[in-house]
Amino acid sequence: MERRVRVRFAPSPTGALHMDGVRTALYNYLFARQHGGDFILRIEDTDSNRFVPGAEEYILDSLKWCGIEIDEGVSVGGPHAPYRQSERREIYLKYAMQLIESGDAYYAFDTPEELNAIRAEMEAKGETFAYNYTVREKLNTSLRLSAEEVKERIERGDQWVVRFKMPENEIVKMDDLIRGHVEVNTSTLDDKVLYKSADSLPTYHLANIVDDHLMEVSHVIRGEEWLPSLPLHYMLYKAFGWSDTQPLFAHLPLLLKPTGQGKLSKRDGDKLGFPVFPLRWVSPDGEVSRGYREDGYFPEAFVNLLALLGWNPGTEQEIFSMQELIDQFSLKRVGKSGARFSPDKAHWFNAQYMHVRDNKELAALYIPIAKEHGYECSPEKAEKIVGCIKNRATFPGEFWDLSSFLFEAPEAYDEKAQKKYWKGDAHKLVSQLRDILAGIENFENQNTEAICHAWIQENGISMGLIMNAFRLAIVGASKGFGMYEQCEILGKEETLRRLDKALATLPETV
RNA sequence: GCUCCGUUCGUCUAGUUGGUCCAGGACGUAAGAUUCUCAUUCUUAAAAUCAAGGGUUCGAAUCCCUUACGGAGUACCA
Repeated sequence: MERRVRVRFAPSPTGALHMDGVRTALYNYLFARQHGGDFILRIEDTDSNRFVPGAEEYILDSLKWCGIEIDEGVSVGGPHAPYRQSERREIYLKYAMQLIESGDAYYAFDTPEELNAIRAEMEAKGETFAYNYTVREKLNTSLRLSAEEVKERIERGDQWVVRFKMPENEIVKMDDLIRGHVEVNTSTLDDKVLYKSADSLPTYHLANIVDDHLMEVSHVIRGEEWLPSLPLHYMLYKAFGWSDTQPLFAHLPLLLKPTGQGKLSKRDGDKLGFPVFPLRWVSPDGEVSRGYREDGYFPEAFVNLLALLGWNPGTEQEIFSMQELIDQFSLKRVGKSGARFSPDKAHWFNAQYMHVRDNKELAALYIPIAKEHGYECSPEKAEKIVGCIKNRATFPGEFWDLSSFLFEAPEAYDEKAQKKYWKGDAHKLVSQLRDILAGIENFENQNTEAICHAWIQENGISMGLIMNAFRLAIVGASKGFGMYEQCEILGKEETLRRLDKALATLPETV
C-alpha cells in the first residue's frame, strides 16, 4: 500500500527566509499538492541562542505571499500539534533516554570549554579532533564513568549532553531521490550531540528524526547542506527501530551567487542589486534588506523563476502557473549541481507576467503611484494608461516614468528631438492636424486615428515627419506610447491646449 | 586536513536504457524586420572539441578509472 505523502518545511527562525529556503518550501509544496498529500510547516527553534523575534512571522508572510498554503503546522494546527519544537521539549528527552537505555547513546559531561581546549591542543599538533569511538571512552562519559558517578553528577546539577554512539566501521547504505545511492563508512562520522541539559532541548538531529517519525513524514526534501548528516539520520532511524517507515530523502542543489563562487548570500544581493529575500526584512538591529515583493516582483513571477532554479520540465515551456508547476513538478527532474541565480532572467520573468497582467490589477497599483506624485487618477483612466504601458515595463516602479507626461504638460521641448523632427513642414502640418482634431467629437483612439491617417494618406504626408512632430508637441520629447491612445487619455481639450502651446512656442519651420 | 556531492554555450539548462547531437531551447549579447519615438513582437547570428587525461566499445556528453576545479559538511547551529 502506498503511504500517504506528507512533507514538511522545517525552517529555523533565525532570521529572514532566504530565497533558497523559499525554493525548498516551494518544492515541498508542489510535491505534496501533486500527490494529494500534506504540506506541514514545522518551526525548528531548538537553538535558544539564535532565536530572532519576528522571524517566524516573516516565514509565514513569505509563504503566504508566494501562494504556498500550509495544510498542517504552525499557524494552522493539526493532529500532531504542537509544531514548534520548543513546545515539544519533553518528547525529545524521552527519546534521548530511550537511546541511552538501548546503548545507542551515552551521557557526556565535557564542557564546551574543555572540548575547545582539546580541539585547540590537537590543532596545534596538526591533528583534528573528532568526538568518536577513538576518544569517547577516555573522556568524561557514561561509557567510562561508573553508573554511580554518572548518577551523582547528574543529581548534583552538572551539565551533560547525550551523544549518539556512532558504531565503528559500518557501511551505511543510503538512497537519495536526486543523487542516487550513497555509501559512507561510520568510522568517518562522529558522536553528535542529540540533547543538551543546559536548555533542555534536543539538537536538530534528534528533534528532526523524532518529529518526522511522529508526524508520519513520508518524504524529506531539503537542502544539500544536509547530505553529510544523512548517515547519522539513517543510523538514528535504525537505533529507534524505525527504518522500515523512515522517509525517503531528496537533497536539493544549492543556489549559487550570480558571479564568482559560493552560495548565494545577502551580500551578493546588496552588491549586485537584487533581493535575496522574498519580502523586505528589518533585522532586530535595524538593518534593512530589500525584498522581491517591494522591488515590484509579482509573486507568480517569483515562484516561477524559483521553480526553474534547479528543476526543469524537460520541455521548452518556461512560464508556469502554480497549478502547472504542481502538475508537472518531479523530483526526478531536479538537477544535481548548484543553480546560479541570474538577475537578468529574473527581470525577464517579471516582464512576462507584467505584459499579460490584468489592467484592473495594474490600475490598482497605478493609482497610488499617481497620488504620490500629486495627481488623482480615476480607475478608468488608470486602466487605460496601464494597458498602454504595461508591455514596455518590467516593474510597476517604471509606470510613472512611462506616463508622467500625461499629467504634466511639457514645460520645454527636448532639443535633440526638435532638431530631428521639428523641421520641414512640421509646424504647418501640426497646425493642420490641430484643426482636424478640433473638429472631431469622438476622441477614442480608433476614431482619431482613422480620420487623421486618412488625411495623412490623402495628402501624401510623410508619416514619420508628422507623427514625430505631433509627439514632440504633445509629449515634449521623443517618448511615450501610441499618439492616438495618448490623445484619448488626455482628452480633446488638453490635446488642443498642448498643440496650441507647442505651435506658439516652437519656431515656424522651413 | 578529512568525509560527501558536483562539473554541457557568459548564465539557466535539454540531452530517458551509448548511435538520429559536428549537442537543442531560454536569458543576455549582436544584426535585421515591424512600428509615429521608445518598448513590445518577429527573424537571424555569434556562443559549449560536453572540466582534463586515459580506457571500454564498431560507436560515448552519455559506461569505468585517474586528475583538476567547484561546493557542502566537519559546533552543546540549523
